[in-house]
Amino acid sequence: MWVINVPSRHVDSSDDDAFVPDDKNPKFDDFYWSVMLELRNVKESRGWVIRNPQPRAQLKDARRMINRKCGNHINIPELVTMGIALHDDPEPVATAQEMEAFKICTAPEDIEKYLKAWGTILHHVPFMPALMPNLTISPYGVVLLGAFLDAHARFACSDDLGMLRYDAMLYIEEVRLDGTIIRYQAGCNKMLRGFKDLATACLLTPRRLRDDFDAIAKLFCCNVREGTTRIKSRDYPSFMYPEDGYKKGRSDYGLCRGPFLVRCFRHIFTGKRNATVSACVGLKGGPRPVAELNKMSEVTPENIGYVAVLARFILNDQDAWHVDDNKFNSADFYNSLIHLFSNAEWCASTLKWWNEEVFENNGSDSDDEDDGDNMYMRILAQRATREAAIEEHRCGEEMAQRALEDQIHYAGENSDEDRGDNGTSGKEDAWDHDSGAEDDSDKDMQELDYPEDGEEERDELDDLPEWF
DNA sequence: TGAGTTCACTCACCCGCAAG
DNA sequence: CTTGCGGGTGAGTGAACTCA
Repeated sequence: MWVINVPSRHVDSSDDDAFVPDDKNPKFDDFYWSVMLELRNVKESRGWVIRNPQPRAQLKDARRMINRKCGNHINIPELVTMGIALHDDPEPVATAQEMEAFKICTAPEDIEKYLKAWGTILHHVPFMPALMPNLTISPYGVVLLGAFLDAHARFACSDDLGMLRYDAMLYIEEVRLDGTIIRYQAGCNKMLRGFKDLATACLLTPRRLRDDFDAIAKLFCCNVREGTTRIKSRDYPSFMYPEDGYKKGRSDYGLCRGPFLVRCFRHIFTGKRNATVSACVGLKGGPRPVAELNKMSEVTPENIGYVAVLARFILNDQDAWHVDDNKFNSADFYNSLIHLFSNAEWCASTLKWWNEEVFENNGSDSDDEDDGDNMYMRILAQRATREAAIEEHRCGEEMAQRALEDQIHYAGENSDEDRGDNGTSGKEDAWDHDSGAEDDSDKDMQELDYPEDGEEERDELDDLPEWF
């Protein structure tokens, strides 16, 4: 049993850094004082200098960015516990797997995800390493820190969802089907979205099933509502693709480049006013948006995954947020999407496109900028490709085993549709793509390039020596 | 004409409340 | 207790305005 020794709130007023009560934040006053005193204790005992902004603000900022940078399925108290326990551990993954406390999170990729999230906290809270000696011997401090950070998760989630809830509906484009025009009509009533509204249904329909939707949209919606047509977490919806940017034999072509997704991304990261126009156009006052505040200059797969999960929730008719609503598991959706980025070529192509779309960061503004066409870059790219191929091969058997388990799991619900064009729905697709499986669809995929900039890389792959 | 001030706009952040 | 909603607040920014 822990002996919780709550520190006294008395602060010597003679101290230059005496704490000031936060009258505007009474609800978290206990957290505030306790965390501040924890910081103070460390500061006093080790002479650590805490620079502006104040620790409280740094911690809150860090927490708000965890979701945006690492996805919205992080258990914060668990993250804090793990981060502190594994801090400075030379082999954190192995250690975590051996620890009883982390039994529920033993997969290396899960542990690495948490360690990455912890890295985000360390990045935003420079004084955090100085807390480690204290926190490693203070269970109370760990619980407090976790609770404090977790409390602000509600605000972050609520704000981002609230921002998109109505404004995102303005980003839905009209779709013409055989002369009829589909427009968003559900208005402000979220309960009427999803497959009750043709416009949101069009965006939510798995891209591989769009032909069915386009044929008789109302019947398709009816089938989804009645459960005749099932939509799974790894069936990437149409809003993830450009309207005319999908190739049946190459399901990752155009994936993550849907205009609705981009606008939602811009809305959250570069501000509402930049959602439909390029950043820096027509700026008129206002504070800096999230991307600027956090010095984001590049889009990451986690950013895209985070927005994709939010966008999907905004479009559906769910009244409340659930990670798993028995129909759609957002964590599975997110994780499968992030896993697709493990393909180095597709990842580079997609992120380059995103960086140009969001930050106009195409590296061509200056003559000094490297356009990537040099031996150094080629060697790096070739090495990365080889390492990725080796890694994917190593993972192949493990993934195949998982795919088999999934197949068994979905045995009762997977119908004939999955045996056909199911390019976007299962992890076996992504993994087969990466590992070079020998079915026809993958051969097609290897023969096609990604939008815009895949040509050169493909030629280089063709030129690889036999030992590769 | 240029410096200083005011205003409008935008956004991040926070919290009370209601519903489940 | 959790979650979403709506409103309030404070702050940063650029444009418009005022005045010496």
